[in-house]
Amino acid sequence: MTAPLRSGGKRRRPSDKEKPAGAGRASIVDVAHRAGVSVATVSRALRNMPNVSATTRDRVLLAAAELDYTASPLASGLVTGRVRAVGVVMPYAGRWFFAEVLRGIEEALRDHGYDLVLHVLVDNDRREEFFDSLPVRRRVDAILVVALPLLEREVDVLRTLGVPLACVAEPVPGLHNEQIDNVAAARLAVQHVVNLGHQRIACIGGDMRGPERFNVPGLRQRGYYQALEEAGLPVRPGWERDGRFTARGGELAMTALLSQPGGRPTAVFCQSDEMAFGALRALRRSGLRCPDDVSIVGMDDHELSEIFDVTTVAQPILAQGAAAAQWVVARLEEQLEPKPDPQVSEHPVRLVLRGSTGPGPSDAVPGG
Amino acid sequence: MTAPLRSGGKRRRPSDKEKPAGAGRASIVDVAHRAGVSVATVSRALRNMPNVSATTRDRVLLAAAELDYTASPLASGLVTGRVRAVGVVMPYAGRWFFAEVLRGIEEALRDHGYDLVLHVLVDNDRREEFFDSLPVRRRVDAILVVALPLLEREVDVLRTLGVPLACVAEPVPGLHNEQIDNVAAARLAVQHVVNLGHQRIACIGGDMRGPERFNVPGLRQRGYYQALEEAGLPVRPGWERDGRFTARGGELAMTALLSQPGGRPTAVFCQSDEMAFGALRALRRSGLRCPDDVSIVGMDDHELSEIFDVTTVAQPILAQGAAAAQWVVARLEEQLEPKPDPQVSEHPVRLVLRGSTGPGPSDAVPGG
DNA sequence: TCCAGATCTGAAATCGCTTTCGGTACAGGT
DNA sequence: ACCTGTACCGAAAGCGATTTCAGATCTGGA
Repeated sequence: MTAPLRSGGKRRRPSDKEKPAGAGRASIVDVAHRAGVSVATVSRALRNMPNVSATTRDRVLLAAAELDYTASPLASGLVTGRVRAVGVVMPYAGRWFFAEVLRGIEEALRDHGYDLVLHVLVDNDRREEFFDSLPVRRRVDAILVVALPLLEREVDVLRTLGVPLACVAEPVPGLHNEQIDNVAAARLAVQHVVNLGHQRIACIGGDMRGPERFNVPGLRQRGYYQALEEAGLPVRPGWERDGRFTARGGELAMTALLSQPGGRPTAVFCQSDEMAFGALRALRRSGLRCPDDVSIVGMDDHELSEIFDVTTVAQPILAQGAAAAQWVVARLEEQLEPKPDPQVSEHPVRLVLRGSTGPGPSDAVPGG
Repeated sequence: MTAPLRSGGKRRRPSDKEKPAGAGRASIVDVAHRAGVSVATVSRALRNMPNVSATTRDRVLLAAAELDYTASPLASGLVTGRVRAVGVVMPYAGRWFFAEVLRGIEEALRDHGYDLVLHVLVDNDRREEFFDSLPVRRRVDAILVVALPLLEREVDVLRTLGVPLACVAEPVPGLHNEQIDNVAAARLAVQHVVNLGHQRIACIGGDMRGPERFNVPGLRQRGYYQALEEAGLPVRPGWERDGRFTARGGELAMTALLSQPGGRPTAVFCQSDEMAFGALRALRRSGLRCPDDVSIVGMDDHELSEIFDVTTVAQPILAQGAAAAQWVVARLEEQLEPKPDPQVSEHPVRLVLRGSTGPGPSDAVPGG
């Protein structure tokens, strides 16, 4: 019956006073001892608090440096209630977009001395587990929700933590939000091909029925509708396909689009560049050429979009992540908790013209 | 003179005993109180330690559940010296490969209840800062170094932390290592085009002079040499290009290769699929076709390689990350510190045949 | 019946820090 | 000379857990 006690055995200092053996082992009393002051003074001096004379401060700083001392974040966190870490919650981690947001967040947090602890809610099990057991409890000072549309119930759970919350790239009602205007961005993309003279414009989007219920696909779809309407073009059933926001899905969707009975579109708006890559491939497989036969416009400006020459609408991904991080940090540094800030801040997008879009069929331009 | 004291004002419980106001606010004494036992017993019961009667344990569990209690990781970390978190250090975060490794690590850690705190050492400044101030000190129980060849000096610094260390995808002498046999993998890729009858085989690799001094490019280059040598083929100067492991770099390298004076290669080994994508594009721009005019073989099996139909050598990226995580967790759960384990564990690779490679020029096969 | 041993349990020490509160020491004003 | 501030510093009380050590209770054997 091996009892599951993971004692580990405490290892106390062998002698009474010792030099910083393992480096990082020195505690505040060691520093106090060496500087000949009390621990209270050390604490004050090291944090640049007032009521410490310059000479004392210097002595403390010196002693701390000699001992290679750093305050244990656990100990100080225990008393202050702050841990200098923020949690990041996202549904995927391997995908380009998420990795990019993560990078923006990490840099911003690091700049302010905060740690980033990552939580990936890959599937529904993990998601439930996360909100049930709340592993972030007491481990982070704030939470950033990336591209994850939370249920009201889940938001409530997070709220009980009493820490600043912000979200990125997927609006969560009630939370501070860094995002783009997805409707306008999509409209911009579609308007572009409209302006090129296209009239038969399809759309490859994403799934909106899954348990995650992402909002972005719906928003971009709305932008697509708006652009068509503005141009007086019909929305043809069968010209909207689910590409699941993956390259493979885009390929399948495009293939389906091409073998459509009522004739194929001359332009396709893909709600993400990855899907545009797939679409491109489907085109090539069918012996069609881009943009001569079919134009393709994507969204997001994927790192490979330049290489594959796809016209797209770029959004500042790093900046959104960084902005969200900065927002929560600001909330933390000051003590304003909810503060009726602009709850949602929108970042600019821009059309990036590349080779995957070209003029529409000339016969379709009546008033040439 | 607004003093910089960020007091924050301690908020003590208004009444003496109260219900769990903010959820997660309950402490161990609250639970002890409710269960009518001592805190020591609560601690033991909650951690499934022996010497707690079944009835007592149940009472404690019930009380804890009612109070929605979770032990503060800070407090327990303070006394046990463990924080149930591991640090991950990597040079990039946005790139596919790194994101993928990260995902593998995150899942494995989460399975064992460990947090993952991310450190991205984007540039040399950050890198120095990291090793100088060691922000991971006392904040993690172990460290995973991903694709970052550490200097001996840096390894020494990490060693002072006294925590398990492991690395992934870039060998660091002395550390436990999860990786592939890069030489063999590269050789496999090159052998493939050799077997197809190619004799003029170029290589697009990576920079080995930068401050990072990655080993992987050198290893893959060696595999390239070995395969050529085996086949009795010459290594032609000018047929090795630096593609910086980016698509754009691959494109430039390929362009340079094509405008080579001594005639162009009939096959190109790209040390990463991203570079292969770039090479593909350069080919298309030059009006050449793949694989009819030039075959391209990549490495890593990028998520988009299937879409772009590039033949490649796949490596299990998630598995490497997960294995490294599991290794340190095992080290943590037992109390074996250094343990002369197999210091380096190699993961299998496999050739993935796709459309970017085809038979070499028939006139080059003498003994048809 | 009494005592050794096994089983539970609780009081208290401890981890490393922050923060309150009170106590010097020295300045300047009367 | 005395009093009042101000500036600085230290002792000690937490923060919320773990762990030791000793005490209490419950067995069963002599």
